[in-house]
Amino acid sequence: MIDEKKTSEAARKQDQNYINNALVDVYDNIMRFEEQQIRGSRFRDINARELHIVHAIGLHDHKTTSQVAREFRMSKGTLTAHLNNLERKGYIERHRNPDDRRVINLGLTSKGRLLYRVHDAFHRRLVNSFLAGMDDDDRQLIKQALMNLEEFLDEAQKK
Amino acid sequence: MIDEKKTSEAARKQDQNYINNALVDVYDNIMRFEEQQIRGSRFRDINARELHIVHAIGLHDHKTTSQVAREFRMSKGTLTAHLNNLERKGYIERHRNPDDRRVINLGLTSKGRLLYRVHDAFHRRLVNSFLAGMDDDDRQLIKQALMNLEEFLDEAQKK
DNA sequence: GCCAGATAGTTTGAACATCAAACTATTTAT
DNA sequence: ATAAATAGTTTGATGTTCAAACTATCTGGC
Repeated sequence: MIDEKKTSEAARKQDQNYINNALVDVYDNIMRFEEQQIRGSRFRDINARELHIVHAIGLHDHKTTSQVAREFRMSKGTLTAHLNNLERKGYIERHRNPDDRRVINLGLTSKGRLLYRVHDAFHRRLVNSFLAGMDDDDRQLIKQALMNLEEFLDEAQKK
Repeated sequence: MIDEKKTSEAARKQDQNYINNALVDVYDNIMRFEEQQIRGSRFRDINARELHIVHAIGLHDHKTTSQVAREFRMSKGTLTAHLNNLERKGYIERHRNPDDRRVINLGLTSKGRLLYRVHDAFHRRLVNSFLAGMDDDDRQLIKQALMNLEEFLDEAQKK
């Protein structure tokens, strides 16, 4: 461990503490903000969960119910309930797959696609703010940090 | 917009995309991992929500019910329910405040303090992995990015 | 000191999310 | 042709959440 930096050990700890709290708060804040944005838009009848399901269904993927349920670590029954609501509100469509009539392929209606694009634009603004004033090297560093974190979680998950 | 970098526009977009997805996944993965860790420990009867309430109550803060509820953007009634469970399971204590007998000051039992420390250690490992191989300058950059994000969310929140 | 709000926390009743298990329709393998 | 497997839905139970009513206590003006 090299110790030539002028930053004190105490300051390092403080930074780590800040980063810790910020990491934990990030998602809550993003979720809260997403929900708030959507409440003030034409998509008043959507909550954060439903928004993310619409996002997961995506524009061109024709995903199945089981695929999306797995993605959200949610039982198939629970997803069915959400899909019923989203279908009733006019955001998604179910298409019975003609090659295997057990499976349902999911798609977005035009209203659903509009919501998708609004949400997508929001996330682009979010990431832009996150990376404000940074050059390519900086971006690589951020990316590396996130990759470290993912690897840590993946490794630990495997035990 | 300066354009002297050798990194192509496409690669930049790809990085931003990665960062976007990683940011969104981070919290879910952390939560899932926390829950999994706790399930495999002596604190089997705790879920992620309760863990975070124990963390918020903290070691020495004597917070009130209302303070903690506000922190979690949760109604007082909901928090009361969680506190009942946590008290029953032996993690927290309620202390009626003698100066103002309406207020309850919350504290952790020794079991609660133990859980707090286990969780705290987990988060330190997490942040260490996140910052693996980084020097002070790198850390400052990460901190700056997270501050950017917080500011963006705060500003936007105010509308 | 005494009453009218204000405040802290609890209780209650309803709505919703969630899961596991049973169920229906369909496909695959033997 | 039938048994087993699979995709999705339904069902019943449980848990989380909120808002509103409620209880106990405190504070400010008289």
